[in-house]
This record gives sequence, C-alpha cells and structure tokens, in this order.
Amino acid sequence: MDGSDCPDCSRINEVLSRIGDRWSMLIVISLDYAEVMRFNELKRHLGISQRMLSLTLRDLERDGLVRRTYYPTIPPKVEYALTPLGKSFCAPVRAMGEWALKNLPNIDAARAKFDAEAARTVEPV
Amino acid sequence: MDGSDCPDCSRINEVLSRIGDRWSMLIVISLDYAEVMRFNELKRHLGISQRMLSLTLRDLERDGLVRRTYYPTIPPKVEYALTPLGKSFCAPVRAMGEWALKNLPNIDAARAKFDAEAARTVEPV
DNA sequence: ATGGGTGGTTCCCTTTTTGTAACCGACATT
DNA sequence: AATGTCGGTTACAAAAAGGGAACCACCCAT
Repeated sequence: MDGSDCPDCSRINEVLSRIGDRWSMLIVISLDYAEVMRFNELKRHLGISQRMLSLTLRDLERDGLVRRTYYPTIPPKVEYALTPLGKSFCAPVRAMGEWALKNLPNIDAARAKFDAEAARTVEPV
Repeated sequence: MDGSDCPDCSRINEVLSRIGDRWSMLIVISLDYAEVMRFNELKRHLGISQRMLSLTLRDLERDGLVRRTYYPTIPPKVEYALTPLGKSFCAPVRAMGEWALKNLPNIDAARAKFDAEAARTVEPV
C-alpha cells in the first residue's frame, strides 16, 4: 500500500513524485520570473549540472509545464518558457516559498532548541 | 554556486531540502486532518516503512512542526500532533495538494501526448 | 589550427535516499 | 510457551539521484 486510506494523500504523493523535486520547482520559479530563458542561461542561474538540467527540463516539458522552442540557427538557440499549466503551478509553489521566507527563522530556532536539549540529555556532565 | 542569483531560489531551496520531501508533506497533511495520531496509526495510514516514519517524524519534531507526546504506559503510547508552526505550514501544502488534485489529469494528458509524439518521430514505420 | 559557445547526450562514479529485516523490553493474548 | 503489540533503533542492501567529464555537430573569432 502507499497512501491507500486517504485519497488526497495518494494524489499528492503522485504529483510530488513527478514535479516535487528541488530542481523542477526552482526551474519553474525562474521561468515564472524571467518569462523566457535559454538553456545555458538557466544553467548558470541555478548552478545546476548540464545533465540534471536537460533531464529536468525534458520531464517538465513532458508533463506540460514547460514549452520548449527550438530555433535551428547556428549556433542553435533553445528557449524555455512556462505553459499556462506551468504558470498555474507557480501559485502553490510561491505560497510555499513565501511561507519559507517567513518561517525559516522559526524552523532554525526550533532546531537549535531541539539540538541543545538533545545534547543536554546525552551529556549531562 | 547554488541558486545564487535569485534570492527566492535559495530560500525555497533551503526549505524544500528540509521539509519538502514526500513523507513530510504527507505526514503533515495526515496530522492536520486527524488532529492527533499514534505512530503505528500513521504507519498503517501512509504505508510508510517504520524506519522512514521514525526518521521523518524526528526531523519534523526537530524543526518544530510536530509535537511528540510520550505516555510511559505499557505498552508505550506516543501521540503526534501539529504545532502552530506545523498548522501554518498546512496552508501552502494544501494549496499544492489542491493544485495536484485539479491538474493531475492535465499532466497525464500532456505526458501521453508527449510520449505519443516521441514514439511517432522514432518509429515512423 | 586552436579555442570557445550553442544545446545537448552518454558513461562512470559517488553520495543520498529508501526499503527490508532483525532486534529490543515488557506486557497481554492465545 | 509462543506469538502479537507498541514505538522505536540498528545493520545491511538495493535503488535512485546527482555530479563530472567526455563527446557530438556546427560555426565564429583569433
């Protein structure tokens, strides 16, 4: 079984296992911000390896979030942009980003506190 | 570099690498729905392995999203519930869940179309 | 003729993640 | 007496993710 009971869980599970990885989200965010970007532009912007970028972009295109436009010039030029579906995905991703912005300090504080207490119970001296 | 240029990227990168994994989100959603759940209850509900569940729950507790209450009875009883921080995280997660629910068919359609076209260009017969 | 940029693909290797199985103590059930 | 439950931890193994470098064709600038 995998998320068998709760139907929402299996759905969310599905979508997260497709486009819920780090690079996909970061690419979507970048494209949302820049409207259109070229391959090496994305690569330099994100610090992603060439291999991961091409793999992730192909998956995003396959899933209908990204539109790839190839110009057979010399040297070749390829532009990536969000489809309407990709743009609609930005809303929840941005919501999560804003939550992150606001709550990362809280997480850090909780983590520091947890670690401090754990250290005390292990080493009471 | 890693998401160096765009400040949002590095933040989202951070938060995603902490609580952006599949199990964390599913646990948060489950706890939001049920208010409080026990260890094996979560395990059965999500179909997660015992090891991953204990690891993920400890991280969630460490990050202040989940509160763990231990009752030293025999057999032991442990309850997990969301903290206020965890509850606030539900909003963006739910937004993503709702998007998933609505757009999974679109993704599937795009994927099928992409695969069909790829098959045609490879095997034109 | 050498090197660089374009957008990739392919191979190899390491690291990370995840699952499986066994074990724990102490009791309750069969 | 053996087995099951509860909430885990640990060791091992399999799978997946990811990085790095090499290679491709083609042209341009030096």
